[in-house]
Amino acid sequence: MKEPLTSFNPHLSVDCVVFGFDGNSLKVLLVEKVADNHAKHIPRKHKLPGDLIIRMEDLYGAAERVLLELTGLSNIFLKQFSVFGTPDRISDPDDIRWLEDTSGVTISRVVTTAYYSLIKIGKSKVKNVVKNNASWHDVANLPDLAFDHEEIIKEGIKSLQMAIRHEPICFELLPRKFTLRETQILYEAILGHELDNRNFRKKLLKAAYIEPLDEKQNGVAHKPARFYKFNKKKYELNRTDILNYNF
Amino acid sequence: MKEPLTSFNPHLSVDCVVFGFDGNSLKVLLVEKVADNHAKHIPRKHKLPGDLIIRMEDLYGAAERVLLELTGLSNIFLKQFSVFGTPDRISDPDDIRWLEDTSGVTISRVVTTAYYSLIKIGKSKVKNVVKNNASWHDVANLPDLAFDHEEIIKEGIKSLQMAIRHEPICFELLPRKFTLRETQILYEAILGHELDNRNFRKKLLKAAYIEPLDEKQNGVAHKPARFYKFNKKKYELNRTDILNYNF
DNA sequence: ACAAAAGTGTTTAGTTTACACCCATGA
DNA sequence: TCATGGGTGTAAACTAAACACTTTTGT
Repeated sequence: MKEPLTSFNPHLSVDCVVFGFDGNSLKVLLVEKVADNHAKHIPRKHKLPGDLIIRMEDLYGAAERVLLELTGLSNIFLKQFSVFGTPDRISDPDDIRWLEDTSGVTISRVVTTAYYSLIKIGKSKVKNVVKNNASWHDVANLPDLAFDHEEIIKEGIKSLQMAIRHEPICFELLPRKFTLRETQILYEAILGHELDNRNFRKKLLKAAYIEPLDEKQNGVAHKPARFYKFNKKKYELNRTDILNYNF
Repeated sequence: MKEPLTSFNPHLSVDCVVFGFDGNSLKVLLVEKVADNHAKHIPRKHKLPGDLIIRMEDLYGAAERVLLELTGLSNIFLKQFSVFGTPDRISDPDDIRWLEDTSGVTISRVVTTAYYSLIKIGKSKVKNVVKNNASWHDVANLPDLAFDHEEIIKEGIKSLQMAIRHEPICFELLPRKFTLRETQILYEAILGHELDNRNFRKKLLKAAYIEPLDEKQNGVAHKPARFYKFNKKKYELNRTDILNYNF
């Protein structure tokens, strides 16, 4: 146990919907809720990475802590998108028992602040992820989830869909060098529908902050695609107030 | 005091940014934080309507309760837009003392879920509003505010600005019968900039759910404006997925 | 008759959509 | 030489922006 028991606030938690992109589909990072001591027969459910708040800890700071412990990464994209606080959101007795066992505090009612996080899937240090029983799951095919975490993920996806229409945040999910095709597949994965290839490229390339590199794929059995990078400074200098990526 | 003291959760609250429109500018409803017993010299600050959560109360329900007590209205538009939870957001000793006096619980740290609410200003029953020391304030000219309530209002306005670009929620702020000019002034008040009259009207009238009535203003010293109403059913039936009110 | 706000149309520029073929590479 | 995905342009439809005068009423 990382902290003295009394330091957790039993009413407040954060949960993180950690999105990743493997080149094909949108993924979310889930941890396995390991079976507790009381019963051997509890089905192993998955849950979002999250934790109760430490006394006097900032909410954003708590989300950063959860992600650092899980992935070994700091300075990653994190955005608060909702609060979930219906009194019965933690009602399954197994879930309550598990929470009380792992936190050491008595649980009456927990209001959780939900963040979504965008990470470059290649960067998450595998050893930490494995150590924490965490694994990537396709958002289109989620396992059985504890608490109200399925609802939280669904809301997180909606927020992300909204956000990528207005802000160039998709680059947080792509490698530093990416191809336009990868970007398109990412948009399609997030929005859940196909896009016209030519029109998509035209629209992206209008933005000066998406810069072509002199580098191409190699080793691919087709015409190699050019790499691009996102110039964040350029974006922030000339940002137009509201960006229109309504595909 | 409305409830036994022990029934409040000292860590959780809701605050409501109640927007109204008087035909000219966007207003927000504030209550006066009356001076407590301890000192006569505390400057009278304003605050948002809000309250600690009653044990096992739903967050949304708590916001509804606050608004019912304040305005006498139920079934009004309410939308969660953010959570404010930095540990030092309630740090002014006067604010802490006031909170402890009025709630009867010891305050260590309060995470508040913020809602914005849209109300037809004519409807709020004046007697309740007055009874609660509440009054409307122009958002462009806010008084000194307790806690982090100024920041909450600013964020609420940003959320509202976003929302009116995508959803026809401005009608929640207008009387049931409204003129197009009133709608335009409302958009201008929320967005903070002027709009082209002809283009605005054209865009609004493309929507079939904004229906002209056979009724006009009267008693005005100029050409009387036609009234319109918002047909919510029609909107919900044919809603296009994402509406584009980017003025 | 005047003041005050309502209401109206057109032109131009820009954006979105739909659509099909050639190119570069590895096997 | 074939399979694979990368990369390109244009025309038509639509949307946005800019802009000024006439109408209706009360005083």
